[in-house]
Amino acid sequence: MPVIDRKDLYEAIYDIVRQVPRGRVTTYGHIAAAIGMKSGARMVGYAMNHCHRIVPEVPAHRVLNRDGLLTGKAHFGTNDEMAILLRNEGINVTDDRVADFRALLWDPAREIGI
DNA sequence: AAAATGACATGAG
DNA sequence: ACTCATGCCATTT
Repeated sequence: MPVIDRKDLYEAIYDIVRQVPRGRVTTYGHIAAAIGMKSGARMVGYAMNHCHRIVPEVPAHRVLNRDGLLTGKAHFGTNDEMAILLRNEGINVTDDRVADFRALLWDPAREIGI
């Protein structure tokens, strides 16, 4: 992975999230690691905050924190929107947490970064 | 221009 | 196992 500029950093993040397969999830830390951890996991989350303005739509509901917790659920339309989206993909969500999150985890560095 | 904020992660106590 | 403290850096007030 070459050096990433700020603008490309956002694009890289969105691109990675878009490549997350349906029914799988990833974490901020893994995405941050995939881009070289230049900005840190926080910037990944910050980029997600702006994901509403970009297109195509980014499946932000597939991005969780390291605990598999739906941290960004509050930023969706309704409080349970994120959980519903995940359930719609065959993921069991319980108490704002993804069941078998470890098994469903999709590591971008392993798929594209390597 | 400076300070505060944030969809996190990691390490130490 | 749980809580507190620190690093990270762009965006906003």
